[in-house]
Amino acid sequence: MPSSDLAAPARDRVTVVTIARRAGVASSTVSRALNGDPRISAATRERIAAIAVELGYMPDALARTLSGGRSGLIGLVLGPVENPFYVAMLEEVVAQAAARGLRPLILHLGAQAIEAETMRALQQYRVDGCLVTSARLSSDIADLCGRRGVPVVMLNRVTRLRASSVSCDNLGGAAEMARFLLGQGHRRFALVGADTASSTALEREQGFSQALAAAGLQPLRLSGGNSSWLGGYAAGERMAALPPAERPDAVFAVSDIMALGVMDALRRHGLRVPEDVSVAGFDDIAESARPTYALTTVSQPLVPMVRRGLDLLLARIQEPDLPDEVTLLRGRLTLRASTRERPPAA
Amino acid sequence: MPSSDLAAPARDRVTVVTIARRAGVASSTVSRALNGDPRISAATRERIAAIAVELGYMPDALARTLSGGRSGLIGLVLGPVENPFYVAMLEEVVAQAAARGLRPLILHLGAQAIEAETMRALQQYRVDGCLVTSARLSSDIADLCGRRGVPVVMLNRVTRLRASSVSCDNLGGAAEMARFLLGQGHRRFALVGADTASSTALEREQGFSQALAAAGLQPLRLSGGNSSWLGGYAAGERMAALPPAERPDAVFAVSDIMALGVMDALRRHGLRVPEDVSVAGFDDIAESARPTYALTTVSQPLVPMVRRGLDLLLARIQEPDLPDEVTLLRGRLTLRASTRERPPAA
DNA sequence: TTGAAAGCGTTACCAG
DNA sequence: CTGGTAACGCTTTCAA
Repeated sequence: MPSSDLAAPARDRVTVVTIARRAGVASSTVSRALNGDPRISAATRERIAAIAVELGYMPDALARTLSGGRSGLIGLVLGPVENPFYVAMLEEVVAQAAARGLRPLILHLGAQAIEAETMRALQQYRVDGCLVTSARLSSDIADLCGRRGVPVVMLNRVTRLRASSVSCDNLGGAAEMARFLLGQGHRRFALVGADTASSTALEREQGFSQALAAAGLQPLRLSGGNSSWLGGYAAGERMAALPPAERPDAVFAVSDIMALGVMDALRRHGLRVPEDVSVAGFDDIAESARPTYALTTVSQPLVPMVRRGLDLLLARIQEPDLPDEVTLLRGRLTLRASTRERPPAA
Repeated sequence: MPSSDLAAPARDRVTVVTIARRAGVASSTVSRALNGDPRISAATRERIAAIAVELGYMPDALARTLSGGRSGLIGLVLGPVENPFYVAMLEEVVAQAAARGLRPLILHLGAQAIEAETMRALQQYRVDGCLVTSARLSSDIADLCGRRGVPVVMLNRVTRLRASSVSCDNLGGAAEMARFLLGQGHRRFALVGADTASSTALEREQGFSQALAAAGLQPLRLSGGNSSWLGGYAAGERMAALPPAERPDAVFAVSDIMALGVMDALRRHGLRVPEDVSVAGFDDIAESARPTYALTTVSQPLVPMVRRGLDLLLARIQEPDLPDEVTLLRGRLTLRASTRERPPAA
């Protein structure tokens, strides 16, 4: 027989019923066998499993969900991805979620406001839980999820909202950076912040300036607009324009992406890093490790952060009444060539 | 009873049946009314609509799918996101998909191989279609989708696989860049390629060298490893190490991210861009527009590409028998400061 | 150890 | 115009 059915007739879906008929058992038996119900005899289990494989059976996640189970879908609400840190986070989330059998459904991505349509999707698809990385968008989502009993975990954000959160110890990390720079002999500091309402940026600013205050110092504050390379670049230009006597000998930007902008601006205006100015950041994005930047920074423990975030989320999916929980993970100082020791002032 | 049920008892789901009972009609009527079936009287339609709003009804996408409809889910298969171009593409896809009522389900993201688990998800969640941006991963997916009758569209890839595709006219764009550089008076060229099996890189290499060949010239070929900043940087270093007499006066890298690496390496080794060497790329990622790079490049028409991709996908979701289609969109030369005219050799 | 049947929330078909 | 009912594919009682 030719059997050249290349244009395969979209063969009908293989379901538990198909298998049940083939095996001469009830569909419920098939379901149980395939799900490892201990009550099914080893013999039937194996027979059914064999048929399932032979027929290329794939359980239907939707039907399974409808019948009372979990969807296996987690909603992702992501802020702007201009900052590579969030891209790295997304990558890590996708990898770890897959390893746990969860599928990430992108509900939102970008700086703009959340649309009503998005909020709808959250409910219509029965996401088991939500992972949120955006500060600005968090309240709407957290609100809705709270009402619908969908657990929410915020990554890289602390919040007073009804949600759990995992983030770096921003205060402590920034303070450690300040102390490190002080120890290197720097005395004139600039602090490049971001105007966003993000807890992250705020805490880092605080941590840094508090640690300086403890040494009786106060940084020159440069606002960098939103947390972006361009924001950092603008701040760097303003810094380069200062009269040499007023120029800081160390800058700390609240995010790496801004620190890179600062560095580029300084160099472009003839200042050397680190010879003339030390530059430091926070996050440890991949770009910071490039030889051309070699940025000293506070490394965020990305992998553990995501792991913890998923732990929290899964725990609340299984046990919806668990109280919200806030996790802080300590960052690690990563020293590179963008900072250098300053000899005591002549 | 105090009725202080702050811990709201996860109020039961509002379904068509809830509404039907409340309105004293059949659930099928509710369904029809809510879906704008013209047979329902305006009166009942409004009454039902009002109740739906009042109760905060949300249709269940899963049940709807199970009952024969589309899931509204499109599977995303993404390659490595180290290259910002793909991040921008993701952002655009998410935005445009949402505008069309589609939800992106991330099936895969990253350089590593596709896991069996991923292939399963594709089937289990009944994705209506798939968008693929990764060269290496495409064949498995396209294969499976083909068998399951799920339409696939490749973005930024051409392929002989069973799928439609949308990409930039890589050959033409690269050739145009070559002619532009020739017109500027460059005569000694370097071509930084990538070893990946990606059609994109290959076509750009071909387009560039063919156009040079037409002028009787041949570029110095520098392999840049995988298409990454580091790959470009390595190529740039090798180039900087050449004796001045052999040094090219123009470099074309097959992707912006590599071109930036090349530029950084050249500068780090004391060569000026564009004074000593012109550098050009392909893609026009956001970084290329930074004043520190100001890279001359071929801009990919990202927005139209994604629009076309979704058009193709939707068309095939509604009409599965449409033949595969390949779309090529022309890129546009974007001139910036990384290239400059060379006076005729003294 | 297994079968039968109900139910999840929608839509679609067939009557009326 | 509207109601009843089956069907989508699965899990889960309840019986046997």
